[in-house]
Amino acid sequence: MFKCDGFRRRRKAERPAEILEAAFDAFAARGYAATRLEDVAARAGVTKGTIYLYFSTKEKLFEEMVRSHSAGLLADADAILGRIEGASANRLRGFLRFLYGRCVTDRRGREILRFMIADGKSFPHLVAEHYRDFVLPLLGMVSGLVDQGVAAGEFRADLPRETVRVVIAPTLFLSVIRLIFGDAPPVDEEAYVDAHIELAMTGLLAAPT
Amino acid sequence: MFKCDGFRRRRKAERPAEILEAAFDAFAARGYAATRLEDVAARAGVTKGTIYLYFSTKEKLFEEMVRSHSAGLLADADAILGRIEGASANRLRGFLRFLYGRCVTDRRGREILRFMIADGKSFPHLVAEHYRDFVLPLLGMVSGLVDQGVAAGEFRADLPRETVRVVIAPTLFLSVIRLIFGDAPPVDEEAYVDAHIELAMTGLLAAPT
DNA sequence: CTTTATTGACTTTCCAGTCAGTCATCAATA
DNA sequence: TATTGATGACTGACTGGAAAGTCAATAAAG
Repeated sequence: MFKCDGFRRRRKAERPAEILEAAFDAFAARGYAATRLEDVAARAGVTKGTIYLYFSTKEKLFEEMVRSHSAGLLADADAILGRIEGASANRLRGFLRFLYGRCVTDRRGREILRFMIADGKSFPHLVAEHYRDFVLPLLGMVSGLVDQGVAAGEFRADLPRETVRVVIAPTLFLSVIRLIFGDAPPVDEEAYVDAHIELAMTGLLAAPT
Repeated sequence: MFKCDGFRRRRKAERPAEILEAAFDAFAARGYAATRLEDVAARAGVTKGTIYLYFSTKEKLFEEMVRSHSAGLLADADAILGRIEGASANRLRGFLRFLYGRCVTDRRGREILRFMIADGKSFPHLVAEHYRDFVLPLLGMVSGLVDQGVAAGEFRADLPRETVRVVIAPTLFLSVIRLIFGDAPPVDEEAYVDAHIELAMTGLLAAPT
């Protein structure tokens, strides 16, 4: 009655994830339209037919791939946020560094952004999901931090609307730079991150009275 | 001996520009790989064969299109810069607003960015050109402004390296938002621009002594 | 022997690139 | 002014190859 794990049965359980991983690499390397399913298959160590056992079309494969790879980008952001101690300025600093590590430097986060920019028009539902599940929660977290700082009198009380987006914008800049120039971007990334945090803090902090 | 300008002769002179314009629209709408040359031809009001009278391959057409559309993005930036009067803070403000108008809000500038992100890997030479002819000069101009402000004692003297990139990063953010969400982005753009300039200035200005 | 995950040859569709032919224009001639 | 022939911009049917999607056959596990 109980099925023992044989080789093929085990593969069957692992195949979808293997294919999704291969699909990520392939689509990231050449873009949706230019990627052949045979490329994906070869990367996954199977043949094209196998892909169609698990995914009905190229489009569905792409959608599933984006979903599986964008899930978890913000997974433990809340936890991280809870773990950073101290004043609001310090917590915001820590969270920006988390963002750089998780969503900018990490290849996965960057390539998701490329998919949104390059192929979002063909997958509007994916864009809407990404906005709902990633962008909005992220904005919420940073807004919370900033509001907290304002309430504590630590940040300026007269911050203009949309300040939060301006604060995180430079993280996206670095993502884009890496997308365009690859892993040897014409930017000193460490200095850039420092400059960003420094400038954001100076702009946010209340003038000493 | 002298050839008079007939209808077809006049078209011949205008064809390349017409085709490049159609190519911009087509490639911007669907991306390089997914665009058919017949789409381009239809948009230009000709047939596919005509395109090959002026451009040898799809790749060459794409390259020429990007070149012709990125030229002029910074054309009169120097002039603008010279025309903005006043203190460094005011000049920088003005230049940032120029950037938003010319390179972010303007569809042409945005789509060039999309080409770089989506298809730059297939056209590395184009990326290098764009960096040399657009990014570097732009950085130079802003660096000049900031240095001037520092020299005048108007801006902080201890600005970290890479500050200039951080200062213009939010403009790129807005470009990307428009690329992903189209012409109805989930951002109050006016408020965003104001917040950007406000925050950048607060971060740059020397503390009143 | 049965079940089923996997294969790879096959079909179909699509598109970059070609080229022999068309037709508008012009210039020469009547 | 009308005719004719040369020029060359433009066309669209065609070719070859590539890639999405299918399915009967295979072979591994039980």
